[in-house]
Amino acid sequence: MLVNETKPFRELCRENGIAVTHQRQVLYETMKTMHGHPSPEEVYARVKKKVPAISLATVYKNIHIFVESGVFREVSLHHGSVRVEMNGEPHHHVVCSKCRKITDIGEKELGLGATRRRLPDGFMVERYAVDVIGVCASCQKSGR
Amino acid sequence: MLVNETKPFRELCRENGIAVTHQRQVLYETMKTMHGHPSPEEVYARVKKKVPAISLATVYKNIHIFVESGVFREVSLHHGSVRVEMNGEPHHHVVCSKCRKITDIGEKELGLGATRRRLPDGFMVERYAVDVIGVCASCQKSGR
DNA sequence: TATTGAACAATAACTTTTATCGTTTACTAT
DNA sequence: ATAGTAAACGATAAAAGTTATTGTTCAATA
Repeated sequence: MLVNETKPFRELCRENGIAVTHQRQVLYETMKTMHGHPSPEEVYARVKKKVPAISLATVYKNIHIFVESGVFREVSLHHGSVRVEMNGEPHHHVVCSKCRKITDIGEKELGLGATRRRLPDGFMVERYAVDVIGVCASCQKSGR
Repeated sequence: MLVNETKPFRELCRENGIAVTHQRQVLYETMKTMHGHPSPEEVYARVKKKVPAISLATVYKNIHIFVESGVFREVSLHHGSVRVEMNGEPHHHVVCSKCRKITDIGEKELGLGATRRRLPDGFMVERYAVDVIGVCASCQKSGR
């Protein structure tokens, strides 16, 4: 039955305390069918076919809402401006999911197991970069 | 001797086939003294104290040149626009350092060793995100 | 069904980065 | 040392990505 198909989304909205709107629903369903790692613009282009009057700002706002409520995830916490690496030693990064602060952690300190094993099809592996993602002490205190 | 202090930089430029300019040298030396993960704007602000007439475009262009020649490294290949994760399964990413294409690789396929061990000071770890960085098959062919 | 706050579309503003262009500077070969 | 040439520079416009603003419409609740 068609009525049932919209049920999970209604629940999702209820759980997160957000309104069930047509735009939001189409956006959600569209994104669920997209593969890979689409940008907001790509999502916008796709959704526009179903809701031609939708605004790009609406796409951005709802992507934020979805990410905040954990429905979708960002591929990386590093997007934004370029950052240059000053630490020449082999190391990885500890990234706070709240404030996005990046701290270095040495390769040895991380204690990364034997990872350098399997190569994806035809891909020439140069190195591994590990992000340890979580909440930094400061953000834990401030309860953000 | 002061003369010698500039020698390594001259060599560096020669190796990379780029001209030795005052701006470029100050930029390089300034960046070497900076800690953390500065943005181009931050580098610009710092360099401006020594070369007030420098242009932000020059900073950007030289950061690119330094990154391309491997003098410095980018903290992440993910900067730029937001990307949304459509794959709900636990997985990591294979990233091409040339075209920046992102492909998923399953947690099991990656064969990540026992990593979940040490917590950095007060940091609450939520998850690990691993980037396998290298050159994809397509970029190897095109020789970029 | 009326009320009220949330969400919407349109668009301006802002941030980050790149491109353009005329001028200056560094490199190479005289 | 100097002239010619290509690279680099500064200034600034433009592009790309994102957020903020504002007036209007719509969904949730009573």
